[in-house]
Amino acid sequence: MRQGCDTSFVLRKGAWTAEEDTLLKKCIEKFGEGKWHLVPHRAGLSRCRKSCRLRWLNYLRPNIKRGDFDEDEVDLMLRLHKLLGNRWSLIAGRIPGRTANDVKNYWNTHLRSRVKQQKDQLKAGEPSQQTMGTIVKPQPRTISKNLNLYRDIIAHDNTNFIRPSDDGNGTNNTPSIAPVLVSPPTMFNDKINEKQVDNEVEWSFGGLLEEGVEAEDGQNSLFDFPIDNFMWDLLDSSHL
DNA sequence: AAAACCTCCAACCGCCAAGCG
DNA sequence: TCGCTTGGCGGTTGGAGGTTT
Repeated sequence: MRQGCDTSFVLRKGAWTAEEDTLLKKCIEKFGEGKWHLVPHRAGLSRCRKSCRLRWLNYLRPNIKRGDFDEDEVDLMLRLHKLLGNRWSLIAGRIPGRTANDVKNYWNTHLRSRVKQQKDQLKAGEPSQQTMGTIVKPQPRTISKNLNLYRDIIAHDNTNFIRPSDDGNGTNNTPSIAPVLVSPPTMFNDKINEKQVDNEVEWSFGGLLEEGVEAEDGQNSLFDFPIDNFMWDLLDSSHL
């Protein structure tokens, strides 16, 4: 079985040149993403499929946000990591414009030591700010599919985020926070039980606890996650 | 000025799961 | 059911650039 890159002929490794980037970009623009095994041949590149895919996903793809993470992004990353552990692709899927590699690198270089320090403090009996978040109790929620808030959900890879919708009169129908997470139905997309009744759709949470998935800090709680507060506030403020 | 050390991030590696014949 | 291919993921590494001595 061939698992890694095919080494039966000479493949280029290391840093990508501008010329290679151009070739890859043109290829993806022409044929679309996917079928990565065909990409090196189509693009005329001496790179393996994985290398092409990674280069596209981490660097060439449109809408990739570069530069420092801002405070909100870091905060969100910390919360998501607390919940999901090292599932970088899931975390990145919740931070628009950031790739899993970006998130992983940022975590490893900036946050890992910080979090470790906080844990040590916690063990020593000093409550850190990070652990003072409000525990959100699980509540079944019913959200109308007619809700304007969901009207403009756009797909961004695995990320669903919304942008302000326009009613045609130039009026913004959504709260003035955009792009914004609409994570309740999507964040744990395989863990959410969705029940549709007429135009209402009811989500209930459940999978994580039963399946024994633990937050990295060992707290087996899906709801120790203040971002939900924010999301529910957002939904409540949209005149349900 | 230059050597040593450190930081950061792009890229690679190996593994796993899904899909398919 | 089995074996192979492919896509995708997280962990790790190499090296460029920056900082310190």
